[in-house]
Amino acid sequence: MLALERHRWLLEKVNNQGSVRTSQVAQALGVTEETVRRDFEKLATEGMLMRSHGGAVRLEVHRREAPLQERVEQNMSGKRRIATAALQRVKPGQTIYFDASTTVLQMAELLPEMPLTVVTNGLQIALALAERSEIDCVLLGGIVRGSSLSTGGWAAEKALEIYHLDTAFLSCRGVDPERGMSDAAEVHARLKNAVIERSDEVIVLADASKVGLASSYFFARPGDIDLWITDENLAPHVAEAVTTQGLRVEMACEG
Amino acid sequence: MLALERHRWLLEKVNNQGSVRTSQVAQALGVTEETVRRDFEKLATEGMLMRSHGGAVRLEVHRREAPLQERVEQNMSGKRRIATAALQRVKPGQTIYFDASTTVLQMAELLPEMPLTVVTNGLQIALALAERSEIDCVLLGGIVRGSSLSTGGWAAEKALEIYHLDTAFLSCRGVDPERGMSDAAEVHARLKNAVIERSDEVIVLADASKVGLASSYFFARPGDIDLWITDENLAPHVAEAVTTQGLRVEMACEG
DNA sequence: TGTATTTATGCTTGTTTGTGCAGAAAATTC
DNA sequence: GAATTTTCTGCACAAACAAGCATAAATACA
Repeated sequence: MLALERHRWLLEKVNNQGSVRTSQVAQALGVTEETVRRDFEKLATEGMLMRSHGGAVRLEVHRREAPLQERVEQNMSGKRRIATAALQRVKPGQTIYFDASTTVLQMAELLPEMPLTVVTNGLQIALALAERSEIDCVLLGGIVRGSSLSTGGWAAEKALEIYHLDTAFLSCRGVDPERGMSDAAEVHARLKNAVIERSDEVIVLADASKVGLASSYFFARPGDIDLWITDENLAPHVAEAVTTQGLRVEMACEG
Repeated sequence: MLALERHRWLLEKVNNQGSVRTSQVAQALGVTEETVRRDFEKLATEGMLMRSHGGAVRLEVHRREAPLQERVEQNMSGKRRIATAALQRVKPGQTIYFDASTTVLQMAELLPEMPLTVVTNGLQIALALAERSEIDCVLLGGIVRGSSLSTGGWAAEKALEIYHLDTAFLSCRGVDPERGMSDAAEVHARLKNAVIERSDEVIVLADASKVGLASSYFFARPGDIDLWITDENLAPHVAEAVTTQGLRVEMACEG
């Protein structure tokens, strides 16, 4: 396994489950702990994770203090632009789906007041929308996943059956021009798949850094998605490639 | 669990509920009190919290001003005593139900680490339990109610059908010695009723101030409940009255 | 193509860190 | 003021780490 692969695997793991231990990773990847430590060190200096004695933990974006300055900056660097662009697709009276991800959470927080029914599997999204008077928020039940603060599993898929969705806003872990969108966990992928089946329109929100990454579980081919909203860093040849696969691309630019 | 994770967990907890006790944390995280104390010390020198004999308290700056938060804080000691007493009824391996209320939320936060399946309709309870490694948390889906941050409605009742519950921990708005337990909203009352039907044991948590209050919707007669845990302010004649109705009463006292 | 150099990894050694235990000291409670 | 709880202190031990060195693969270069 190549170093870069290892780094990606590692980041994926740590972001997924919050923390990893050096020994655990070493065993899982079949390398020594020294190597893992060096990987940790590198990723830590790059600001991709945080070291701790015995392993590494993911960065806490959930900072309690100083939400203003820091968040605004972080948001402006892509996710917020994507979220803002996606908001244009929401029309009053619709029933829409929000999946559990930071980008979509942005969307929920920026959502203007209008009559809407929002179906979601994200606890934080539900919390963000709970107090909105004009918005009916429906949370899909199921097993709660701590890493993403979302629900999933059979119960969630089952609960979805009674809804018809006008538009679904989804995120993903990886975008591959040929194979489509993938996610790290089976439960997530399955639920997204079920959502796509019940939606008139499916919009994927994913910044350009997701391109080329392929997680374990593919939930949609490019043709299954109606629109992919990304940022201006998307390489032209990738845009072209997915377009020929029947997937429209929109780049969210400044302003 | 890595040290840094522990620190984060700890800060979250202390900022959330104002204070934590060393012994609680040690039990909840499965480490000794020495370790917790060292964590406290470290965080205190970093200016993240303030030490106190027996535990740690949050800095005043961290106060958040949500109306729900205030409700959480009011009558804290009484609620916490009730919650602590109720915790004695939880045994490893059980499937239990937590309804959405501040008293039960206390319980969830104080819950020691043990293998459990927790079914709930409370978003905050799900959030509190999401990161616990030994606890499987199942959130009932449905329409999200902003006032109580809970789910309810047909979907929630339907979702409940596949579970069998060993013990249900419920709260209520009003306790009437003759007519039983009542709640202010129909959806809540209906769900509680459904929970009672599927539980081997039903325990109600309600401080003495609830006595005499009668909200619009009754969900249980005194005989439907196995145990009512309340505080020491309960008038003796009330205790006697409900006992003759077949409802056992436990008063949670200091310690 | 052959050699030199860089890079990545593993191994060994000694060091540091984190954690638990036990007993003494301090604080709190009744 | 005695009893209980909490904290402090020193110590022990295992886990994790850092540093240096060796090796092999990849890369660069003549």
